[in-house]
Amino acid sequence: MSRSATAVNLNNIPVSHSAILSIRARILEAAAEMFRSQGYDVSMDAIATAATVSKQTLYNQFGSKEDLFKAMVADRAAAMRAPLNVSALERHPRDMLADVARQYYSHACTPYELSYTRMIIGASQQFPEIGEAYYEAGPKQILEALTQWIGREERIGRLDTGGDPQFAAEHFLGLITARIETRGLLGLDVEMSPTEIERRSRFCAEIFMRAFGPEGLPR
Amino acid sequence: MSRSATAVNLNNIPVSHSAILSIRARILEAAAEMFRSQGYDVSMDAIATAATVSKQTLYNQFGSKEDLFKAMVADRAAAMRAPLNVSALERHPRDMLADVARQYYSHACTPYELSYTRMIIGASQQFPEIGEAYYEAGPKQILEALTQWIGREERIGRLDTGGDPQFAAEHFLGLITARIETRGLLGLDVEMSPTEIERRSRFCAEIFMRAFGPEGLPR
DNA sequence: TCACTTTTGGACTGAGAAGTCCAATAAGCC
DNA sequence: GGCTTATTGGACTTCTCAGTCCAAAAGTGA
Repeated sequence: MSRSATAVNLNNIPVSHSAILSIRARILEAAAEMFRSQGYDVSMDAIATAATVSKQTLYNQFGSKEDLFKAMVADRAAAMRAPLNVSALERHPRDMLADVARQYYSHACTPYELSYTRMIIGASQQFPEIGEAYYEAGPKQILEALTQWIGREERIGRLDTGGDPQFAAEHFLGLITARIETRGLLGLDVEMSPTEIERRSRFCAEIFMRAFGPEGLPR
Repeated sequence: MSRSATAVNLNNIPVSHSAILSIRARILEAAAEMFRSQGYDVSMDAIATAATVSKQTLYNQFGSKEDLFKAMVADRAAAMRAPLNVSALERHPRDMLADVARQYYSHACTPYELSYTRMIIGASQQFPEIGEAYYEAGPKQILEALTQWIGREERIGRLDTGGDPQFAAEHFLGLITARIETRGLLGLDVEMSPTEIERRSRFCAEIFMRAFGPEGLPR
């Protein structure tokens, strides 16, 4: 909706934080930061100030606070892609899985990412469709990428999920989040040393192989 | 703080929903429901109405909205106990674990419980100590109860976590939540058929036994 | 019965915030 | 340059809501 012709941004020249961005982009960026750090309750004045833009421009471009919020979420959703390099078929499943875990621990599990998710969860009470949109753009993408990869490995005979690769993918993701997400969402510290990350990543991969390796569990 | 002498409630006679409860109890109950279903943004007027009490009484009893909210969380926290019957030592670990999973799926994973957690997560942005208090009273209790049980089983020789029962407990809990919590918190449907609950519970228990059974993984 | 405390309802204050209006200014385009 | 459209700032309206005030009514205890 309303992706107007204003958003040109022809300049792909590397540009220092918030310089010649189009007005819409600048607003969306500032809105993301303000909503993330202060929740849906930030005032439009605060967002306007953060975007170094007048309040009227906010309304010219997005119509209302709710619309701005949704546009911001949609914008960020478009930027999220499954950070899963599924092309590396030659790697052993165990290594691939450990890598997925490592990626989770060092990206999705970051205070910044967590505070964004926390904000979305809070807002999904008020705007249920936001929760759904976020799920589709984030967690679901990762789940599906992983599911596909597992499916492929199963066809090759290197994994055996009994024909339910998504079931396997869900449990692997559950295993790596292992309550860390819950704690992070509640604002508790979730820092992990590189050693700890390595230990957990390897462990999760090993567990998964035991459960879904070629001669895994009977199901 | 401020557990005043007003909260008597000598009547343990079974009483239909919201009858002769002490005023404080009635307010706390209504506040819990309103905060849960509408978030911290509910108006004090709405809470007063829901508690069939005048707004002034709210302020007489709790001083401010923030204090009422915190009192409500503390009240609910006191009511939460680890729903883990750890006394059943004679049962096989596999059965015990499956039962923990079943309990999770049929209690913690309920739309009602999830919406309360969702609200807490949202509020923890504004009041970080609330997130912590909730964690201590809820998830941490369960984690610790499970950790203790695992520790005991390890001493008996029926489990082997390599001396880190909490690590094992965390992963088991991660395994059973398996992304269901994430979806639920975002407001998506998480209904499961009894068959599905049974399948998942058994599966998680089996995985755990493979990982931490007497001749489990090398660590 | 009498004094004391609490509740009640309803009006009221003050602050903060969404959204609007408008005249002046700047930017983009032919 | 000149036309058009967008941005600016800042005042303004309207509304919601936390918290207060107060006089009347209801409990409560001895």
